[in-house]
Order: sequence, then structure tokens, then C-alpha cells
Amino acid sequence: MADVIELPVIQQESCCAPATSAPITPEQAASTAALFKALGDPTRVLLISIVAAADGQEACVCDLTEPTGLSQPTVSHHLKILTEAGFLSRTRRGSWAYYALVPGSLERLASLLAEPRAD
Amino acid sequence: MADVIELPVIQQESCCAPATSAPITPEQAASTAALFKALGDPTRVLLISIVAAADGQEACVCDLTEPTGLSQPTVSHHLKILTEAGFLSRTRRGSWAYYALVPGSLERLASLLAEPRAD
DNA sequence: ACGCCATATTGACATTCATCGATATGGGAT
DNA sequence: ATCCCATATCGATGAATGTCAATATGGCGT
Repeated sequence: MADVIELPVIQQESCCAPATSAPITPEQAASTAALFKALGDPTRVLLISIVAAADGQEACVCDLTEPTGLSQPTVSHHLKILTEAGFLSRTRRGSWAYYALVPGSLERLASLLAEPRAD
Repeated sequence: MADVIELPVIQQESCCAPATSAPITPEQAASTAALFKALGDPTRVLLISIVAAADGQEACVCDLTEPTGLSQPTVSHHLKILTEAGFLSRTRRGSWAYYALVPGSLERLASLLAEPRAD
């Protein structure tokens, strides 16, 4: 066997940690993976993209259903997943539900991948 | 209905595109989602983390099986997924298979999330 | 109050996926 | 050649997931 890595198992209360500097705990891996999982679907990436590129970085469901070519319930389902993951926020205005990109959410995830600085 | 977004559908030969500046094509969404999907599993995040933190950013399978608490075939399966996604590379040395972090792969994905510059 | 429109939830279904045991492959060492 | 060890592949299985039609909820007009 080659070098035995002892896996220091750093304890840290932040939910996520940079994945490149030191091994993370299984709990940190789970919460980080949950974020990636939310983005691990073509429809959801497309939805994020449309919302992010929209005016004011928000869009209503009626604008999101057609570009995806999916049914309205399915789009609502994906929006819920993205919202629960913290990437989108939901606001009702009249009969419409507007989903907006949560500022910094994508950058925060990006920093887990590349930037080695801690919180 | 609110503002109708026309979805410009940018044609571009690069496999992925920044998701925040302009709507992407369904094809780009699919390939981007495939990358996130590869990281959307706790075990795989843990594996990436261990490899990235290891000496020379590489580790052999024998060092990766125990920390995950999973069977060796399962670990091999996850390593294959990460390799096919382009995050890890495989090298045989003797009987051992060493998996190394592909330099820049995580940063490239991070740039899709945060950095608005194109290639 | 009623009806209409936009959105969310439910239930069902087919597919994908993570996992394991069993087995195959492949490289030393004897 | 043969044995052993490390790793990969195969087949099966149970759980999770994406999707839809049907239905529920909730708000605005009339």
C-alpha cells in the first residue's frame, strides 16, 4: 500500500468547506453534494441561466415553462428544488410567482471549488 | 403574463458557458449539468476532497476505500464517474491505480458559476 | 359569490442510480 | 506457470428521481 492518508477529519461548524485544501468531514461532503445535486439537472441549469440573465435577475413561472418544453408542474418542481437549495428566492406579486437569483449563492458555491480561503 | 423572454439561444461551440450572463442552450445546460451531477454525491465530494488534499493531489484506491466506508467496487464506480467527468485522471503504477485531480478542472467549473468572462 | 388564471401539490409511473456480492482482469513475486 | 494482491466489471436490487395528468390552492375581476 502507498502512503496511508490519516484523514484528519477537521471539525468545523460551517456547513461547507473548500474541497481542495484539506479533507472534509462526511457531513460537509453531504451538504456540499446537496448543492451540486440541485444543479445536476439540465432543466435546472437552464432555469438558473434564464433567471440569472433576466432583467433584475428574476422571472415568473409563466416565462420559465415555455423555454424548457416541460409541463408547468414539472417546472414548479424544479424551481422548488432550486429554492430549497438556496439558489432562488420566491416572491408573489399578484397571481404570479417570481423567482429571483439569490445574490452570492452561485459565487459561494464557486468558492468551494476554487478559492482556498475559509470563512 | 409578464415580460416575455425570447431566449436568444446563443450558438457557441464550447461545451459550457457561464450561466449568469445570458441564457444558454439546452445542450450547454445538459453538459454543464453533467458536471454538477458528477459532484452531486456525498461520496464523490469526499473522494475529490481527499485526493485534492493528498500529497501531489493524487491517491491510490487503497487509500480511498476505507475513509468512505463503502465497498471497493462502489469506490471504483465513483472514481470512474469522476474520471469520465474530467475531474480525476487515472494512472497505473505497479498494481495500484492512482487517481489525481485534473489541474484546473474545478476552477473551470467554478468559473461557469461566478466569472462572467468567456473563453 | 363566482369564475378565471397562475401556481403548487398529489399520486403514479418509468427511469436512473448507489450499492453490494461475485467474478474478471492485470501486475508483481515466488 | 502459479499464486496473491489490487482494481475493474458484471448482475441484481432497492431507493431516489424526473415526468406527467389530475387536482388543489390562492389571487384578481366581474
